[in-house]
Amino acid sequence: MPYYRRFDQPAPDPALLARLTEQQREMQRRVIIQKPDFNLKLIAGCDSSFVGEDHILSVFVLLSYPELEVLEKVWHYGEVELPYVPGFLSFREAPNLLKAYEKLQQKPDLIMVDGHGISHPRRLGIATHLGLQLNKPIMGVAKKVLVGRYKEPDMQKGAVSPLEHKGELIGNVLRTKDNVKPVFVSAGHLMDLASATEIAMACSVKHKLPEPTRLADHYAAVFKSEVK
DNA sequence: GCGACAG
DNA sequence: ATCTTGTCGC
Repeated sequence: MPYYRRFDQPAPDPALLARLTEQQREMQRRVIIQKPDFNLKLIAGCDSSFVGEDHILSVFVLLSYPELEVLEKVWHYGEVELPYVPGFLSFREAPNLLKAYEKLQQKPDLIMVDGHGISHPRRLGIATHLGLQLNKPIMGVAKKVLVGRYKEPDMQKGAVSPLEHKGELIGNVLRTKDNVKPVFVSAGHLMDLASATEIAMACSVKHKLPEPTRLADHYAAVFKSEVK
C-alpha cells in the first residue's frame, strides 16, 4: 500500500506526477544559489495548515531583523486541489501561499519557509519553488529530512552537520536548541547555505524553530480558529 | 527487492 | 498536515 494512502486522500495520477516532475526539472534550471546581496532588515516566515481535506490556510509573518519583532501577519484561506505526495509539496501549498504573500503591505528581504529548499530529490523543494515564483531570496527550515544522509550533530545549540545527497552538499542539520531534535536548513533560491544557516541560528532564540517559522506556525493556529 | 518519504 | 491524554521539564 503506497505511503500516501495513509491519508484519506485520492491517489495521484501517475501521468500527473510525471508532468509535475518534468515541471520541477525545468524550474530547477533557473535556480540561483549565491550569497544574498541584501542588507537584511525584514524577514518573513510562512506556514500552512489544513482544514478538512481540501481547504488550506496560509500565513505570512513579517519580522524586523535582527530584533525579530512582529510587524505584520496576514493569511489567506482557500482550496487545495492536489493530495500530499512527498516531493511535490509545493504544488499543493504554493498557490495559497502566494495569495497570502500578496497581502503583505511591506515585502521582506528574505523569506524562511517551513520545508526544504534544494535538499529535495530534484533540488526543488517548496522553498525553492516559491522563491522562483517570487524572484526573491528564500531559504528552507524543515523539521524532518526528505532526502540525503547525515550524522547526528552534537547536542549543543549551534552544532551543525552536513546533509549530503548523491555526492552533493544540499543542506545543514542544525541544532537550534540544546538537547532537542535538530532542524534541516537549506538554500532555496538567490541564497546560499552558509548564509541560511547563519540566519537560522540568529533567529533561534528560545525555541527549536527559528522565530519566523515558529510565529507563522503559531498564527496559523490562531487564524484557523477564526475561520472555523 | 526492501525501506524512506518535507507538510 | 491532522486526529488525540496525560505528562515531563524549564
